[in-house]
Amino acid sequence: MLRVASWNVNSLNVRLPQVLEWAEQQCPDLLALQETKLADERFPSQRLAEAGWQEVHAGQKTYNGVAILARGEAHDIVTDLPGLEDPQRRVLAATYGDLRLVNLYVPNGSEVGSEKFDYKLRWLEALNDFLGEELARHEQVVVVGDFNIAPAAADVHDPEAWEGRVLFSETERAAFQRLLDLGLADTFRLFDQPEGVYSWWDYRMNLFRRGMGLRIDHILASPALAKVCTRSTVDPEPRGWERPSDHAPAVADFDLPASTEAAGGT
DNA sequence: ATGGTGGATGCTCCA
Repeated sequence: MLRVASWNVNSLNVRLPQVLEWAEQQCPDLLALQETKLADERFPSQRLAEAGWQEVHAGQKTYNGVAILARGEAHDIVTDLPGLEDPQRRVLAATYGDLRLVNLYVPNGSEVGSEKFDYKLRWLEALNDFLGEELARHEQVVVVGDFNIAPAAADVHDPEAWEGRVLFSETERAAFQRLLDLGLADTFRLFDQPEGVYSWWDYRMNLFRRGMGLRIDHILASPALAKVCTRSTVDPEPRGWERPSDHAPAVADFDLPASTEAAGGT
């Protein structure tokens, strides 16, 4: 079994103890992090190594930043979307054994119609092309991260209030659907799920306590992996911890052949 | 239309 997890930590500097605690509890084999908000040279490699983790990081001071923690070595690392000039560190793809992992921090988009929204759409276009190439090259592809898109009404606590707004606009949902059209499956929706499962709750107005969130963090899988996915959930627990990230981790399990497990699985 | 909160930075931006 191989467990893949994804967590927007909103500053790894602040959240490192929580990351170590949660990883010890849940034992992911691959843990993708977003919004590390750290330059590469400030990445806490030592403390992570003490806990048995190797990392790759596409770091940036103050904003963005994506990392992957693993037990084994990363190969063929990519940190940019081909064809998109972008200083923002939002992409990190790496290969572990036979498994290609793509870690994303999709732009938030600010407001529908804004300049940042246009950037989000252009970014998603470039992502679509990139993932098409990745899927052509690799059989086992997992695409994880903070997509900043709630795919469907079931992923939004109040879909009527959110309709047309950033994170849940028609345009963004269509862009998300185009990713699925490449052949990727939203692993969460491969299973019966309870209602009201979300991965992000605004810090303001006690929205977590009131159960008012959105499911915008996803684990997508190529056909070969979707076939062997045995579980996909969001763990809301760390969102209730003291001084939490505004996101909860998404987790998926895959029944994989031994060749991949040799690369760091359990 | 604004505010509510949190993180990093430094008298503000981003989410």
